[in-house]
Amino acid sequence: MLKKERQAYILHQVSLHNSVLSTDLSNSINVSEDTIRRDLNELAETGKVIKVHGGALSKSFNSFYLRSDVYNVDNKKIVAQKTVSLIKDGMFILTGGGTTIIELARLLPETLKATFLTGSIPAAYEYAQHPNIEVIFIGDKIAKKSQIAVGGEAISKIKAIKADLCLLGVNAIDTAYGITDNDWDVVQVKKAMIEASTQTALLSISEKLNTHQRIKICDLADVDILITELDKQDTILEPFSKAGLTIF
Amino acid sequence: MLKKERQAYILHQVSLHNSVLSTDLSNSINVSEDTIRRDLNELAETGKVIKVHGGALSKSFNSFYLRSDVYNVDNKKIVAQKTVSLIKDGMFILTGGGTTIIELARLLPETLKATFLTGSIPAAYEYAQHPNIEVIFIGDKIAKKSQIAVGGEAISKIKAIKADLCLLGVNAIDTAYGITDNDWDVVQVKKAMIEASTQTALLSISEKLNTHQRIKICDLADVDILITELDKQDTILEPFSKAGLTIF
DNA sequence: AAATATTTTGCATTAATTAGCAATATAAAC
DNA sequence: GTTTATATTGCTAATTAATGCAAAATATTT
Repeated sequence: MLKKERQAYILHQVSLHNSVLSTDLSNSINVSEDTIRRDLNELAETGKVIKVHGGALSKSFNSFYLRSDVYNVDNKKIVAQKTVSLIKDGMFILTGGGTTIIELARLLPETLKATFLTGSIPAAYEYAQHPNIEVIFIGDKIAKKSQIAVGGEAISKIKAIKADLCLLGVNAIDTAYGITDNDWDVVQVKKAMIEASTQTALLSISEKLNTHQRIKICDLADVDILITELDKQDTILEPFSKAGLTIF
Repeated sequence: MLKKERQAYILHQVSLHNSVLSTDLSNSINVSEDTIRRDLNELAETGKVIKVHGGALSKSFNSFYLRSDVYNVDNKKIVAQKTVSLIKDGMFILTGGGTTIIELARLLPETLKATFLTGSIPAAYEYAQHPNIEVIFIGDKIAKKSQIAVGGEAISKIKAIKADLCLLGVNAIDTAYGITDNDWDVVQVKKAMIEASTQTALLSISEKLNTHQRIKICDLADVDILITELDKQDTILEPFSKAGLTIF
């Protein structure tokens, strides 16, 4: 096998699998690892692959490795924009925290007159920027990680509310596992919020679909609406639709 | 799995869920926690995530507030710095909002272990940045102007507290008029805070001395400590000292 | 203050890289 | 078609990187 052939093969493998191991290549084309390494170095020098310890990575790998501040902002903005249409004047809306909710808060129209109830510091801050929105903060001990109020006080306060709509950014949602999260205190609060609202809408970028975490918030049946950046018809959403969720 | 791939995966997870636990990552990709920790450290070094005990947080999540231009910051910082010395480990401290309080929050030592109770969104946010400080948010309707919770709920919550120290940024203080402010709702909250604390310290840049506004919070006799950027001996402070205030 | 959990540190093990050298193959020159 | 120069490949040994383990030190929780 000629050197060029070999390198072409390597390149092909890289683009196919996004990453290759020197040992694997060495085995599959019966040349020493040294040779592979030399090839990979050459390909790296001419910018065709990214050489790493043990093998190489596809160049396109880089684009998702080096990434800007808020992950997937664009998709989150789409989700937020869709959500805006659910909100009507005069509504009482319970919301969580999370980056998608923050995006939503920023997208709310100036003219909207509604009451937002939240235990999230960043969310409350954003809501408070709007001239016609009334903000009620549900206080208690602040959980550092998530910057939201957690604890019995917050929960009993939430239970005393009857909101028209609950908006929650989800961490993980799955048809089998339901809606899950990874912080016990936060889960308690989210549970209470869902119960305290006549309707609950989940805001989630599609990547979080079909993933799960350790602590369960509720079943899919306990919520009403799922908002993702995907088209309503997307096949990924089918199982959720079948589970009874209204898709936006 | 190559090291970079793994780190990319970690980054992905962090972005997706805002936080990750070392144990979870270790399980899901079958490497030792040591390795995960080393990865997280590397990612933290290059500023991609924030490393915390037990895992890591998304970098984007926390940065909502931009430091804007604050009037007379330097003097406010002096006031804040003086105030820090009043705060001891284990204290329960009720605080208001205001730019001086924010400066104080930023100057608090990392090692301080205390509980801060506040109804101010920006103050709560700052307190929450400190690893050893417990933050209790006193929730209610958020007053837009001042970003603090006001209303009956907040006040009755405050009344249920007995704090060691109340820290208030003052708007106007005068030997004749006492302590005054210009927002009725905020005044109610401040009143309640003073009553709920065994000691009250006022934080004020000297410009605000000998000025008054329309709504009275309390008399000088009802508070204990006055902290300004001036020297303790300054003649401007004499009347306040005579009125029974301890000067810092 | 005791009990747990997490992090740090130093060390051992394995895998991967480098560098120099010899063997072989390829290309160019005669 | 030889011969000479150049490139390529594989091998060895020395070096460096990555990972896991265990004990000690810190944090965190109860």
